[in-house]
Amino acid sequence: MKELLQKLISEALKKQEIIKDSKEIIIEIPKESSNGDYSSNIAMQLTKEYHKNPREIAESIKQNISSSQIEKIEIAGPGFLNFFVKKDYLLENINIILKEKENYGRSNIGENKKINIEFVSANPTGILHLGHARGASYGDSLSRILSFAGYDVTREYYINDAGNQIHNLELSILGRYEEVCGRPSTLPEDGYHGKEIIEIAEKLKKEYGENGIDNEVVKQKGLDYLLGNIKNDLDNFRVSFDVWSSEKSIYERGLVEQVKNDLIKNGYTYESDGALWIKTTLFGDEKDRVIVKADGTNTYLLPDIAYHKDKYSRGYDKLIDVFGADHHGYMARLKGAIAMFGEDPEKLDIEILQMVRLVRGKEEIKMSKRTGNAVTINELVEEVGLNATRYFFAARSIDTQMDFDLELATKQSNDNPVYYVEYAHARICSILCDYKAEKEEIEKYETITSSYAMELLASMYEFGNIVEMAAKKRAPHMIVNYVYELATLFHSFYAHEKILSEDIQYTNERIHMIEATLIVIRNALALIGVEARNKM
RNA sequence: GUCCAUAUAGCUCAGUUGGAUAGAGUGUUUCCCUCCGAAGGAAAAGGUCAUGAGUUCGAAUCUCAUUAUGGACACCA
Repeated sequence: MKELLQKLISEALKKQEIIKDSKEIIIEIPKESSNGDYSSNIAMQLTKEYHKNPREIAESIKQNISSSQIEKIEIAGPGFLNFFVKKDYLLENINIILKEKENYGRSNIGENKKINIEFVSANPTGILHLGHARGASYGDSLSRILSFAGYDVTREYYINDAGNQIHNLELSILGRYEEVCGRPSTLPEDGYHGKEIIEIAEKLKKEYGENGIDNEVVKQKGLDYLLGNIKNDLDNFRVSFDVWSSEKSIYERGLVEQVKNDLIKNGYTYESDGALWIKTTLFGDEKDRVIVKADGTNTYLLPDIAYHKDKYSRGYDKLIDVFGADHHGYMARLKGAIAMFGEDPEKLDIEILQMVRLVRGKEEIKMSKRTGNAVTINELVEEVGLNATRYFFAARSIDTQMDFDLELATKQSNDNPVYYVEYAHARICSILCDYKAEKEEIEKYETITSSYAMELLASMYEFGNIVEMAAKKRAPHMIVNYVYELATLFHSFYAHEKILSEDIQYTNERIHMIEATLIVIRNALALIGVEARNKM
């Protein structure tokens, strides 16, 4: 419908020798229904260029538009063109939804472009906690949305299984192992103190006895155990990955050495104080960075550059990294390094997630892995419920820092918005269960006319646009807002209009309509990893 | 000090290519179960869109300054 109006306006303008690409004409849906079904501010925008009164321009556009689908056009306010359109297309859309089912709302704005999205990528040195849950939720929802919008999405997890922190993990496990075996602990001060480390130590004791274990074995067993945990937790959170990239394998394939040599060869490095530095200031970073420390070991940055070079070489049209807010300073140096190996840093988008604070009532719970008291993703789901947790994270724009109050989320679970949406879903399921008669095909809907029904149908019609917008803006919370509003419109419709009645045609049409509503609710919720219940 | 993000109703938040009277939920105050699930519906009240200037037909939205909050500024990751 929007496209049609754009075309009509564009043609009307052409008659006045104003050439405007129809895509540039903004058509929006007014908040007030008295302002029409669609409106355009094109006349006001043209005043700048053509120095005419906007109402005059609007009037001449109006005179030059005629279409069987348009009931009337009004000129309002400073020069808005308000279109009142025939509602048939909304009713026809019911059958389209019923036909397309779980594909309703799909779009091809992605044009099958290859897009890689890397998220979570938590170090395998502990258990996934709250902050990871937000990242997992965002990355997964975004992947689903982009995929639904027609992109060819690859979900990737980068495992930091080499370097300093893994050495630290090894020492931590050994420290706990000594404890478990009844000897004095050698757990380092800055080691990992989570209780999962003790579990690993106990497993090792069972498997290898008390007389010491080879360090390499300790490291590998620890990694396997922790990574297994992470995969399992993500799986339970309805989050999956296509590619698991390993830092260790980046080393093993020689990519790190290669990148280092290339950087040196191309003059992007220098030595100072015994360390090797990279000139990221050339590309706008605030200072140069160390890539090889004075003790000869690499910083995290070097293998990460190699990893990103590898990702670039795999031929994606777009790369997305999802970072926590605490990593934002990392952007400039990473992008600088990408420019150094001759790739376009603009191809990489970095989405920054603001922090989540966990509180229980008034007491803040620190999320540090080292204290061992972090609330894990599992505990969160156990307390709040999977659907509510996913919904809660997806509901908030990633730009806002949130307090996740466990007390509130659990105690007031009845007031949680996810229940409101699920309730709409369950109501429809319940009616469809009660409806015993055969469903008859409908060619033309005749009994559905109320404004409650029309508003609901208009919202259902909008779904595809919402998906496109959410994909473009990388904003899953737009889906949440949408589905909530859809639920509101359904509840309102439900309260005002009986669905099951003696009148066969009347009932049949409404059964089709609510079944279509059910599909849209499900499709929207699927995009944020929520599966609505059929019964409350 | 520098960089990033945020500041909207008592509280939690939407408001996304600048548009018409700034919206939900929650809380407060009222109605509505003879009826497909009241975990619902209808309504009232609640606003200096942090502050100040600028840009223009028009600003919560864009620009600049100021203030406040969170985060980052390692030869950690």
